[in-house]
Amino acid sequence: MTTPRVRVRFAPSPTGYLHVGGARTAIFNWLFARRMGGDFLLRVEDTDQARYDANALVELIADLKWLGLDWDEGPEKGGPHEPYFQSQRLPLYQAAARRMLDDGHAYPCFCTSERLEELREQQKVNNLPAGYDRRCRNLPADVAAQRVADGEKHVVRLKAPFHGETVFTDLIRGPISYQNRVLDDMVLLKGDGFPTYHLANVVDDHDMLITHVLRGDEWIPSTPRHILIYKALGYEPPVFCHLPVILAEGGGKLSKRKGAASVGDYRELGYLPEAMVNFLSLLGWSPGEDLEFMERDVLVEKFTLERIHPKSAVFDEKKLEWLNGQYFLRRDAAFFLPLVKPLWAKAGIEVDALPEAYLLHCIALLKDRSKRLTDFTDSLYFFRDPDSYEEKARQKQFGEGSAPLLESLISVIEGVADYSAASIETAYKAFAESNARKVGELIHPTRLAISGMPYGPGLYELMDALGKDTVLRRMKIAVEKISAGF
RNA sequence: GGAGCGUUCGUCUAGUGGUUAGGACACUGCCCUCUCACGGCGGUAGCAGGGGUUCAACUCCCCUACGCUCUACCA
Repeated sequence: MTTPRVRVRFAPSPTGYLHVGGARTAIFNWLFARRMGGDFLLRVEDTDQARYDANALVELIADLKWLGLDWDEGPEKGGPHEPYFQSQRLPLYQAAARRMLDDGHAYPCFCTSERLEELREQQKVNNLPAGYDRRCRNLPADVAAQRVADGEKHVVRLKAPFHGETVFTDLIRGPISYQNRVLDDMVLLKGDGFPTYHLANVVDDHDMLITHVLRGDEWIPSTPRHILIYKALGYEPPVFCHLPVILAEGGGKLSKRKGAASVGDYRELGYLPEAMVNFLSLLGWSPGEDLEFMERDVLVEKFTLERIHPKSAVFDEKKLEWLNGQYFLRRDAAFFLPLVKPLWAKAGIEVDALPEAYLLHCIALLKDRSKRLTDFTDSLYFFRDPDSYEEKARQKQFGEGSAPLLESLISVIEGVADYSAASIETAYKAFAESNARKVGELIHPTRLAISGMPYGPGLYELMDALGKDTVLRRMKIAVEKISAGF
């Protein structure tokens, strides 16, 4: 017997944005498929008519693409198991339900949602285990058949066994067993003819030859029910691997209210997709060596399901930020140009009117000291004169005697013949020496005058980048403002 | 209420009977330095608790506590 080709899927329900937990599930599936040389499929589980949101799918696909997760089969791509939208596969589920009905593994249930709700309430009040009481399971077959034939609205339920236990092996948790008596008769086909998640999932995973199911661990309690469906249909279940959840700082779910929760949120905060993938991979998985910065290809090479561990993890944005910064250090300016241009444009800079070489130069000076793309918009002094000076620095640098000092420095700069970072440095050092001052005493006021900020790129490089005219103009403006008391 | 899953520094993790319990982020001291960042060298800080098993438990078993999830004609 040969081992079948690995096939995994990410099967989101398009009911909202792609949150980081879902993204991590997608990443692990993708990583595993790529590592094993298998297939990664995208399947849309749109069986909930009430919660369907057409826009969610568009964004979901955009987010997956942004993360760099490509699928081998699925929406936009097609494949041998089309369609990849569950809403377009209804006949398949209905046929499966039909078969289970015919084989005596399922039965029609005519109980109304009102009755079920009441039942649940009763069970809750009396502290009884929840679950369907199986009233319709006892209906004589001919009676039930007649009611169905008469067109009475009904659902189809699975006949779960009363005794024994259902066991499955989770790849990262080992064997997990459930007493069958706690498994009630779940709904397979809803009143509107649509399948429930459980039925659709089993039918599709089987039809699409899925070998490994990697999904969130909230599905663990549903897994024995799925096993029951596999059995009823005579199918071989895939390998199950339940992924731990991702929590917010301080515990609890990640939410917009706590800052950010979706992939889109983090994109807007200025994180790179590669940093996001790297970071999320490290939540619940590690390569087993002291290695954290891993480019996509390294991740693929190192990834194994066996090294996923079951503990839920807290999303530490500080660490994401650090990792993002590591990518900033390693990418060149050209990489950032298309990413940063729109941000500068949004901040009101006419980027298209500026020479690309200048923009690249600015990026080169900034990227190593930035952690997020949004940091680039803190340094608009590259494009326009500062309209204010950072308050604390102003008090420190623009005090008594700073106006005359700046005026002297203006002369120094004017006297620099071959204007460049090196020649400015030489001139500044010479001035400092002949005036018995430390260069730092020159540098800090100059920096504040030309950038408005107390920190930034090396001063000489900054002066060089801005150009002599701009530097002199800004120095003069500073002198005026200091003299005028701001 | 029931069922299931989980528990190593604040956080992410390494660790599979014998380790000074290792790394990273964060915090912090020093160095580098024109600032900021980067980088280098240090520091603080952890096996949830209790029973076993064993010559020996972070590692194996049981119990408790705590956290999370499910308990829908939602996924």
